[in-house]
Amino acid sequence: MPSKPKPAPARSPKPRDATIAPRKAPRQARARVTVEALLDATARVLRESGYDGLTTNKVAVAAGVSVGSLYQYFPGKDALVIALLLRHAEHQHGAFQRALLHVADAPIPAVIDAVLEVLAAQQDSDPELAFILMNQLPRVGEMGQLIAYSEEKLSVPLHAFLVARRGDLPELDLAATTFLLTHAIPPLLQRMRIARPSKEKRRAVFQELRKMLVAYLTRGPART
Amino acid sequence: MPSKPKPAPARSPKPRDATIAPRKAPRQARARVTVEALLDATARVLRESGYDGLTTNKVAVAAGVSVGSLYQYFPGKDALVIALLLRHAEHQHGAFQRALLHVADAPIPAVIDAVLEVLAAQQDSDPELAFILMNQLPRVGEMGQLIAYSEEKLSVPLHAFLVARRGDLPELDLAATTFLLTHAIPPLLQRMRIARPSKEKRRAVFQELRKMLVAYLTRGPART
DNA sequence: TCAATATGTGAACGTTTGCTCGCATCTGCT
DNA sequence: AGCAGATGCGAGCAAACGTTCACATATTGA
Repeated sequence: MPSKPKPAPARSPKPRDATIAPRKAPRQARARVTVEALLDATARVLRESGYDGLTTNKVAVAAGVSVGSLYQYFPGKDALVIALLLRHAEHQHGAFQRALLHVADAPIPAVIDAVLEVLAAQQDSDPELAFILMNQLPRVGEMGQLIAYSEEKLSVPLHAFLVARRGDLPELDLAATTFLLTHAIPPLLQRMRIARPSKEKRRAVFQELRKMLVAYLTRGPART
Repeated sequence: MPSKPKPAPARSPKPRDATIAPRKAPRQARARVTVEALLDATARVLRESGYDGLTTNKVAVAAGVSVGSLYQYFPGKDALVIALLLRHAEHQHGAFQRALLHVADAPIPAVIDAVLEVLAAQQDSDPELAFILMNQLPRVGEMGQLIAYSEEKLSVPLHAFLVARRGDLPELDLAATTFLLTHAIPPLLQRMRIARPSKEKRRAVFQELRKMLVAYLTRGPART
């Protein structure tokens, strides 16, 4: 317990330029715990209050540490969000890539099933947070670029897969197909979780999505 | 010009509960002008600074009116945003519905072309604002529900169309198809505008999207 | 053992921002 | 013309927020 915290002058006005990079890395184990706690708390606060309701003090309290500690590792709230976003994206990206590798030689419909399953599972794991991270962050400045970058990462393994299986696909502009799939499907799944449809409707939508993808990605007679 | 603006006491603390409904309707013509100016200014500020950078004072200045006037018609910044969102949604919804009616009896691929064109044009008309309105607003509380509601509106005419043309479509769960299309395509188009791809890539993605929709919505041999 | 260093604390401050209120000005109506 | 109500004004307050700093405590390493 602090004995005499003494008034303290407090000088600085308001920089407000908010850098993004972590301030310093934790060296001791307890510091790593603190940093983890801060990220978890950030996630919790984001879920509960959205990006707008995120304040450094709230995060510190939620993490059970003091604001001072927070500022020791993160230069501001955006740095917290970015760190969380990167952690999240890393996870997603890894799982997706593994799933694709796992079905690298399976028939296309089986690939579609597998990939959809993985994506659905990801959405299920923490839908609110995922939604906030993907849709509620300000797309401006450094942060906007980072978000775009983290979204684009999904497209790398997908494009590689499509190129590798080109022979089993109809004639497609693979780059365009990659863009189409990576930018249409994740938002759809997000909305699905947010809308909280009944189990049946959920199943039905998945069914239709599967139909659509199979129709698109499977060789068939040319149509009008 | 006011003669003696007199210090003014200013009592109230900070309600901060921010209601959403407009405070009162303009009765005279100049008031309607003011309200319009406020909404336009809101759009401008949103485009320039994002939702986070939106402040009532900024909006008032941008609209060329005083904050006081703003608060006469809107109880807070969220009310401004909501009003703008509703105006926007109304627009989109109308254009979409008209487009569908216009091609009510055309062959499915022609319908797809027409609808895609309308959607693309909408995205083109004010991409930044559309993006902010759809993706950057806090999805919490009353506002979240309103956003969801305004998104859902697209699905009504689409579902009606699909039901009417059921005979020309493959076997589908039309409700699920509606959900699928209304929640996958608009976000895709939004990302497309944000990513600012080259003209060729843009065309290519549209081409692939069209292929996918035709393959999905057109009768064809059953596949795996 | 004990200094050097890493980590943790929280009160306080300067800004920003939402919002109101006492008035001034304008419009529509009779 | 003249008045009642509608509209417009904008300085200023209070709360909220980000951020810092002087200090306390824990850990490490020699």
